[in-house]
Amino acid sequence: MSSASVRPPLLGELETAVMAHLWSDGEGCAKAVHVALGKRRGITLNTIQSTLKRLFEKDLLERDKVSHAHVYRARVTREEFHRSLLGELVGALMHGQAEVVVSAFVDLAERAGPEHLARLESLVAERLRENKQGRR
Amino acid sequence: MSSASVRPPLLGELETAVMAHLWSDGEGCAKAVHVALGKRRGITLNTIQSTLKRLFEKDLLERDKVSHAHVYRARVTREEFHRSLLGELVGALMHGQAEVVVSAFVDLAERAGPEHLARLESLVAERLRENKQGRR
DNA sequence: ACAAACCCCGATTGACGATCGGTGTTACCG
DNA sequence: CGGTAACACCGATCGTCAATCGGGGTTTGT
Repeated sequence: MSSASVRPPLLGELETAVMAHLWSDGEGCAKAVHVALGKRRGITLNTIQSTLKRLFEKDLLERDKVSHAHVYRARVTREEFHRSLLGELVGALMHGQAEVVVSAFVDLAERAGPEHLARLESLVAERLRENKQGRR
Repeated sequence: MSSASVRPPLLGELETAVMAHLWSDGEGCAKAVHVALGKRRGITLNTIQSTLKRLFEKDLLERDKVSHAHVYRARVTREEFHRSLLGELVGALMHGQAEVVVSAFVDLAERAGPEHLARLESLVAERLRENKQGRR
């Protein structure tokens, strides 16, 4: 039956930019982030602050109070985040026909470049090998 | 740098249910869909109509005017839709580190069941073989 | 021509993200 | 020790989008 609504915790445009910045620079306070990407966008420091706070409330960022300012830093790595996004979507899709999802992914990998297909193969081979060993 | 905001065209709860129903039953008018899942939810025929229309405007459904009613049917298969959702997300993620995405997927496949891992292997092998042939 | 069966438009409500303004707080400087 | 700059937080607005209806207009069939 069914197939629940697919709604991974996607981020908005600014939120995504902020995360990208923190993943690159490691950490920063509202002002630093604002200088880095708020200026160019012509948005207020306040906007950046709100965004940082929302991200913090979503547990994507953590922060320390240094003096009277908050210094934010990603709580999960970009890899982990991507992994969970993918996991969420794939999980929802798998409820239906896993086959399709798998083959679709192979398609994507190939289209993204043959090197990814090769990489995919070696990773799979590795897993299969590990499985065989683990089972004995 | 960057990585645009990830915003695949996800569907709402009711929209998802309607698509699921049409993918199963093939086609149906507003009333039919309403009987099938509007009743249980205690929502009006109108709500179903609006949803069908929105889905139609998103090009997920097509329709024919039969007598004075519209008969809707999916324009893309469930597989194609899932494929595009996955493609959208993976595409956005790949801009960063494709490696991570690939390995994350292998993880997911494995966790979803060893048969999927095996299936993945055979699909990849097939692609690689075709590539080799196509290149000569 | 009439009534039932439909459709479309417009309005509302409830998330959310983006953006600010205004108002508290806190840290320092002189 | 009082004042100011630098921040943080709260609340409000705006735009988008899904979900829901009500009401008015149109087509069909008898």
